[in-house]
Amino acid sequence: MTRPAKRPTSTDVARAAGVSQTTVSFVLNDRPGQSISEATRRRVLDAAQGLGYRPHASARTLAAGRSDIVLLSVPDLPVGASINRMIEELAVSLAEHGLTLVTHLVSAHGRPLPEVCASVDASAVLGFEPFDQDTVEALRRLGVTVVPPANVDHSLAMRPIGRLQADHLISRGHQRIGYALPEHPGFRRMAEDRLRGVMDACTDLGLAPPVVLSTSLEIAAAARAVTGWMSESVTGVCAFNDDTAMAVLAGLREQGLTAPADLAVIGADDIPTSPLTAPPLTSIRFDLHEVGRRRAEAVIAGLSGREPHLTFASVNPQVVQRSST
Amino acid sequence: MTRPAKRPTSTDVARAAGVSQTTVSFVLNDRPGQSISEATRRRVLDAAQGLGYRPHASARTLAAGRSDIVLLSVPDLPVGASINRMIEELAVSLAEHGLTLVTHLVSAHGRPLPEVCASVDASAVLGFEPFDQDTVEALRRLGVTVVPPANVDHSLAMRPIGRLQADHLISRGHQRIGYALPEHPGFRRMAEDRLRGVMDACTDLGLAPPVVLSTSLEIAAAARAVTGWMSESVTGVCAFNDDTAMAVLAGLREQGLTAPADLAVIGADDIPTSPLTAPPLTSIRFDLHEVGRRRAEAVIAGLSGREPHLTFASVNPQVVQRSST
DNA sequence: GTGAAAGCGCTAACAC
DNA sequence: GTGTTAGCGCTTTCAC
Repeated sequence: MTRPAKRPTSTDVARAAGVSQTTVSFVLNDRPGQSISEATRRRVLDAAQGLGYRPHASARTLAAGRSDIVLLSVPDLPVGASINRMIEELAVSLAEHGLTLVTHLVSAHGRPLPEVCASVDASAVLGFEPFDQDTVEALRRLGVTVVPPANVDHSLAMRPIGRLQADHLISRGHQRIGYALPEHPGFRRMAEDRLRGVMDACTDLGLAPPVVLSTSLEIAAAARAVTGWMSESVTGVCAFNDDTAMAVLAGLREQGLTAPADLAVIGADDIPTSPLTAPPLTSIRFDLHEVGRRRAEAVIAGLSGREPHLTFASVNPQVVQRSST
Repeated sequence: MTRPAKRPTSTDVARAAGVSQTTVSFVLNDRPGQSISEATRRRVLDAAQGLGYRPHASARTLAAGRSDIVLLSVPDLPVGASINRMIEELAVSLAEHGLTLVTHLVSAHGRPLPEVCASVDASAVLGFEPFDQDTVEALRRLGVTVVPPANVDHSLAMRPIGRLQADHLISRGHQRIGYALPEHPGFRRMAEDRLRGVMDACTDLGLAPPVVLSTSLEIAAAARAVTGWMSESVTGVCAFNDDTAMAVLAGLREQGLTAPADLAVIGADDIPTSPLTAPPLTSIRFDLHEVGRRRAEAVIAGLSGREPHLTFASVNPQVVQRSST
């Protein structure tokens, strides 16, 4: 346990540098349109450095009228490492604009989002899925900028993933495609976005729409789905993600069947354990870097009152071919 | 995009309720030792409600001298869902004390922790592993309470997991135990904690110490480790976690061997996909609820200047028997 | 029982 | 070029 210590204030710095506190503020914030002599500048910077001065965030926020905190509300889902890439990119991009990203895990017993925003004095919030209307309203009243989420760009970013899954299967000769939808309600929206991609592919290539079956991660459930696809003469299935694909693989095994001979299976996300399944799982790899960067831009735009450019962020999806297809 | 709106202040509430702003503060904070008539109380509460009033966090922090923000620094590791359980519990426990938990992902290009703490004006920080001395020092100067981390209770919580893995293998007749250490440096510390548990078991039961081999998630690396164990006549291996165990299973398969006949394998964490491997993976399930609660207590203690009670948090580990052992 | 007044540490007009 | 001054919205001591 380490104890609090007394913190130097901007006035302390001013005293140490022999200038007024205002000057300190100007120098430290690099305020444009001010003319501070290089000498003064240095003295202030040195004094600050020497005292180990850090501006007091709350005081600054109070005075300036806006904080530099951006809150990201993350769903309590077993989201993979790729999400972390996006968060990282988002944090870095925001930091370049002087903003600090913190995340908050939404949980069943947790406090409502507006309350959390108020507690941290966030000036902007974003999430992975759209917030409901009441929440948005409450946030607006708090003066928080709500950055439009998933449905605008994340969603669009998901679709090419499904598209690529289907294209891959079709290019390998499969004519009757299945889709494995996860049962977990939290994945609903994302899954539908990806599914749309495979539907598009089927339509464009003149195939019948995919046979959509939902499954949990229980072997029995997956085995049932497998039976369903077989009876519809499906020969290749796109799974929402690699976890779901693993369930399908297990379901096949349970029935004494095997991939890709009896049913080809392709996952998505390319999680670290995908190469370890039996047979190794073909998957889609992509990166959310750009999505993070775009969302950061949207935050900046929102904060300065502009409408963000809703350009489409590419996730550069690509097939990682292994032996399950 | 939603725009900021004007926020009601405590003075607005005072005006609406026809009392002084001081009274509003007293009522809203339920200040002990004050005698506010029930009537006034109600009027204030109603007015606040009616205006949709929310105290301004920064102003409160500035005036009170301490914020109610607790920052959790989380490592950029593919940590599983069980970590989320702990975070959730931590957040809820802290909320009961009026504290708000936010997390920050530490990334390679990210800002240093003290800077982030300063930006959010955290009054306490915690992490999963001990912070280095410089960081602690910087944090102290900021007046942030540093809650002692992992090494104190998380570490102790990890050990029984390894213990149970070994006990399980030994109880099933294995006399020569192996340990699969992950190569990822971020897991080092936790892995060593778990390993200690298996060493204890071997010592206590009069066996030779485990044959420790490290492996990545590459099949080739895992296959090499398998060869290593076989050559040392190891018959059962405890893997650091389920991911690592999956690699070992794949390594076995690669060599045309199988679990548990040639080598029994037990994982840890019981991730959702563990039942889906071939053969289904025996694992250790536990819950970090109590760890979260304990850490919350440590935060409260630290914030009030007391040394925390370093009681041992049980994670109730238990074996989930499947066919890999 | 309730209110007046003095800050908390900082920003930003506006003087000099 | 640099300093004076007035708050930002809240807590808290002390007087009524």
